[in-house]
Amino acid sequence: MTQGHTTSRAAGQATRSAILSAATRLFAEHGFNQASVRTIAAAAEVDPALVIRHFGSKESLFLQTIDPMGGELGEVMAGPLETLGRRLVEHFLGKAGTSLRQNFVALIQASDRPHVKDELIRSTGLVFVQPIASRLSGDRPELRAALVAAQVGGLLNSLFLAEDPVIAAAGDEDVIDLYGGAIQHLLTP
Amino acid sequence: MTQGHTTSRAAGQATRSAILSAATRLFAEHGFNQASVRTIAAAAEVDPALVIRHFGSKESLFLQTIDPMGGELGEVMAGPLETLGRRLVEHFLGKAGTSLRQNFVALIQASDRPHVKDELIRSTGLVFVQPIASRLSGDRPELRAALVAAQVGGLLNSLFLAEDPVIAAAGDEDVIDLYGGAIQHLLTP
DNA sequence: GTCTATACGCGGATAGAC
DNA sequence: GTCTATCCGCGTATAGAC
Repeated sequence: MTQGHTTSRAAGQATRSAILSAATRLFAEHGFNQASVRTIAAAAEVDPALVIRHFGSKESLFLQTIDPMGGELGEVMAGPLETLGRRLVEHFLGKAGTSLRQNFVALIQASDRPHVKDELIRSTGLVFVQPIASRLSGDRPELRAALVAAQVGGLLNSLFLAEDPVIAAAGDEDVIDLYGGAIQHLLTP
Repeated sequence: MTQGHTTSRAAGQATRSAILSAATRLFAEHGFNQASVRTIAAAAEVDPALVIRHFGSKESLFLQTIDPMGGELGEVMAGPLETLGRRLVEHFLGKAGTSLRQNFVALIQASDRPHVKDELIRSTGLVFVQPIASRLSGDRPELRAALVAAQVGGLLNSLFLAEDPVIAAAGDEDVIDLYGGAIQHLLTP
């Protein structure tokens, strides 16, 4: 032990995780720009200066709240390739897709920051492009997987970022049929 | 005339249009957040306070620089429906799509502001959904048009906002073939 | 080591003199 | 119509108390 008092370190860890959980919630709910360091500090009931002391910067804190693997897309990917288009749309429309949706929207809106843009590309590659490309046969599997990711991103965009009234008003079944079919066209042409 | 000096009004109009053109360029190049009122004022060679005095707020100025109709998508829409998917992708990949691309990216990144979100929906409806829906036959033309808009938005997203390296590295022809085909699947199923 | 208090510089926005 | 001075909130940094 390099330290006499255990209480200091323990308190520091508690503070740190309080900030992290408040930040995760506020960034997901309000996005990077709207959630301020001072609001996060207030929600965590700590001094604003501690947020910077523990995480270096607001941007760095934000990036640590992003967890692309938290969405458990594994089950969706594991199913038959012939219906993957439908299942992808179905997953993101449903409650299970909430975490991944919020991460994506927050990343997009803050993507004018270089490090955030890098994380957006990294997350997309990890969650979509690589798993999908590895299952594709035929020409240019990686490009087709990246284009599928673009399609999914476009739907999330319209539905949860712009909140397009036409798509929102439609029934889930129709969206799954139509958009899932368009995605499938790139998976099994 | 409610005013004695004609020179004052003329000077005001010149100032106003200098601000507007500087703002249009800077918002398109750097986005809403990165372009500050002070840099816009410097580029227009006017006092920062005048920017607010003439346009009310930075957000209001930004919305006035958005011109979704400036892209002249009319020619693309006018062609045969059977190849519209390809032509849409081709247009946005090329130089002619620059203005519309920049508008879209800027709107997306600032869409956490309610008025910006409204303008994003309005522009999308005006430029994509309405023109496309009016040409579709079959079931649910408006929904299919909105989903086409989502697909196009997803491509713009990946290519010009995230700058996806996989898609950027691919040849235009491949992207036009593959993504254009997926869009076409919603236009003429 | 952890926290509190305080302050710096920059952002958008406003009031009032000219 | 224009400019000067100023305000408030933001992200961030630091000195010093515990």
